[in-house]
Amino acid sequence: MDAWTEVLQDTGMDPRLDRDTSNCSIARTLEIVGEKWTILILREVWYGSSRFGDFERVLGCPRNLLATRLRMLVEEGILATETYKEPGSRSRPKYVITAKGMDLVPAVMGLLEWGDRYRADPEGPAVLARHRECGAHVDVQIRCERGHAVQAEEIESVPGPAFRMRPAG
Amino acid sequence: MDAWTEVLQDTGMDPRLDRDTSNCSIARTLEIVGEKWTILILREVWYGSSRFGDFERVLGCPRNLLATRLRMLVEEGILATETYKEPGSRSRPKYVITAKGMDLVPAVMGLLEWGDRYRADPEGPAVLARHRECGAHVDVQIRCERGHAVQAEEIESVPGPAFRMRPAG
DNA sequence: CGGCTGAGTATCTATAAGTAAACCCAAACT
DNA sequence: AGTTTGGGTTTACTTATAGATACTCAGCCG
Repeated sequence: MDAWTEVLQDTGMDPRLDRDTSNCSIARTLEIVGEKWTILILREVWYGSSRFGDFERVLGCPRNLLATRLRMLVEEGILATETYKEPGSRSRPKYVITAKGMDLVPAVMGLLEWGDRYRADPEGPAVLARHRECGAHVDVQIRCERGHAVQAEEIESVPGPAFRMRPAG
Repeated sequence: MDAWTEVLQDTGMDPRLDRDTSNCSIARTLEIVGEKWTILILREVWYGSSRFGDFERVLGCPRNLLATRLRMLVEEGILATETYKEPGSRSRPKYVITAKGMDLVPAVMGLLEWGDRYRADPEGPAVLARHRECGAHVDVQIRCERGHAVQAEEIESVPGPAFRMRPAG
């Protein structure tokens, strides 16, 4: 019997199917970054864009959606606004990434690597990620606390402290 | 001068803003897993669900969307269909994950960890991931080829073999 | 034969996104 | 004073996606 099944073996419910999924961290992250354009905006921030016009030009995304997404990312603390001033122009806002935004890098690198592996052009990827200090290629890996590299098949998901069942009915 | 800038220093174009983003691996991955419900379906497959009714019950997602998503995931080779047979019932299809699907685990674990850090309930996460063999907690890390752990700030993105500029106009 | 079940389809409505264009604002420049 | 510029907002219209509900279909069972 696995860790899910032993949670509720006496009720008629199935913890896999009747658990409450509303506090799932994957779903909650997707509520923020799961809308169209959001991750692509962050990609451009990582690649060096910071201004409204930069995003519009490189993404080709509608201005109203871009404004909505940028406002949301700032409200969520993933981006922050600063000002910049070109000589001869007034101060204007720009968008910079926060530590909270940088913490999304592993997730997005996971998407990047999957696309590199399964959907790249014949020549290879359009962009390569490397370690600035040593120039070596970087990738995402799953590791356990003891430092072992872990294959996805070796991962076991178990109920955590906030695990709960769906209200019956 | 960085690797982006030296790509096209003589033209009037800016490689950051005028590059062709249509072969971006992040965007291409999102074309497949970026629609609502897709990643949540995969989550349930990892947690042990395999049948149409399982997904519907635990996700509460509309049946027509579920059917569309499952068909697409099978077409893309992320899931595969097998059959199961309950005693006294006819054979019915079930959905199992492929190696290509397992390769999405690092990306989704990245989303999970971000949600655990920034959007979890006060008690903690609803689900914990651990190494089946040793029971230790697992997480995603970025590493370079030489085995160094790499912080997101230490990553440099440079043009790859399929880098190209947008057709002018 | 008629009802039950799991796995879908079909249809309709509601919401979100895409497209295009006009408009606003403040500072700097002419 | 009038124009230009970057960074938006607003409006109007079209299309795509999401959601809710009803219906179908194939086999098993009595």
